[in-house]
Amino acid sequence: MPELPEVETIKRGLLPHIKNTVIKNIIIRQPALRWPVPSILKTALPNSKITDITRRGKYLLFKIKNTDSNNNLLVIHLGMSGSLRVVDPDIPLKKHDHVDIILDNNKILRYHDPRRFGAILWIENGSVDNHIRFKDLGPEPLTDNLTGEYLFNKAKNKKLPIKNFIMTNSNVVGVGNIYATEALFYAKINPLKSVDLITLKEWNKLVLEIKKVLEKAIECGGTTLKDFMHSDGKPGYFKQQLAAYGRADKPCIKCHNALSTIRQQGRATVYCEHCQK
DNA sequence: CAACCGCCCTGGGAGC
DNA sequence: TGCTCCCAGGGCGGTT
Repeated sequence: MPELPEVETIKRGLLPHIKNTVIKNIIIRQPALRWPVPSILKTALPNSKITDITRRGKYLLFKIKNTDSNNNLLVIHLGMSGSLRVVDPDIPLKKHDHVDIILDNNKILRYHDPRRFGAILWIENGSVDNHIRFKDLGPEPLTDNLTGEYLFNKAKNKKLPIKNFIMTNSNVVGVGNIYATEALFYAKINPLKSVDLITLKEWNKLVLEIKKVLEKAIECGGTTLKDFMHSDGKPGYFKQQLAAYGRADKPCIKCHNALSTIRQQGRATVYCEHCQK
């Protein structure tokens, strides 16, 4: 399940294989992802050049340049189980290989997604900022736009558990269940605590821990879970470093009491009742 | 409006 | 061995 560090890792892994290649063709075998894969891609993409890949939250943005317009974006979200691989043409298709983007360097950018929670979007001659999927997104966590003060102000007069708050995209992007769980553990904040009770000092600490845990995961090449592989097929190495996520009933690494599990908005939350207040 | 909840989807693991 | 049930969970859309 790619979260922000995995998406960033995929972006970095893809760039050297993809940048400045020309798309020869696109094959859409299964258009039914979260939203239908736009069929216009079949005419829009061929003979266009991929000039760059950037990221907004968990969305990968492929800059596409053709003769008519310089500002097209191919947007790919990997959802829960999506992956992108750069493969040779003789690599046999696997089940759930839904889309192939055939490049002029004799490689294929292959989209694979068993659960089909991912999405492929097309933004023609425009930027992401005004797009319906992007205009309400909160700041990027690894930039100076995310500060404790920003979250403190954003949370004023709201009443909801802090974990739900930091996992909401309009507050801050890219903090999914794994890293929300980890950051709250390191910040020693109880995931159930309502945001209106969090002090500015606690917000500052939490923001610091969010940035630290995301940066560390990127350094490690993303967390390896069932569905995540690097774009070159090698797994990441972060999972063994998780302190709370996936460690229900195991001893807290700080106080050695057993970690607790609860469910919040249908997601598992693991935390230490002793350390997280 | 804020907050909440159900739903989309498939594979894998547990239990019987 | 095969069946059923549950879980993974981001993000949307409907309801309270």
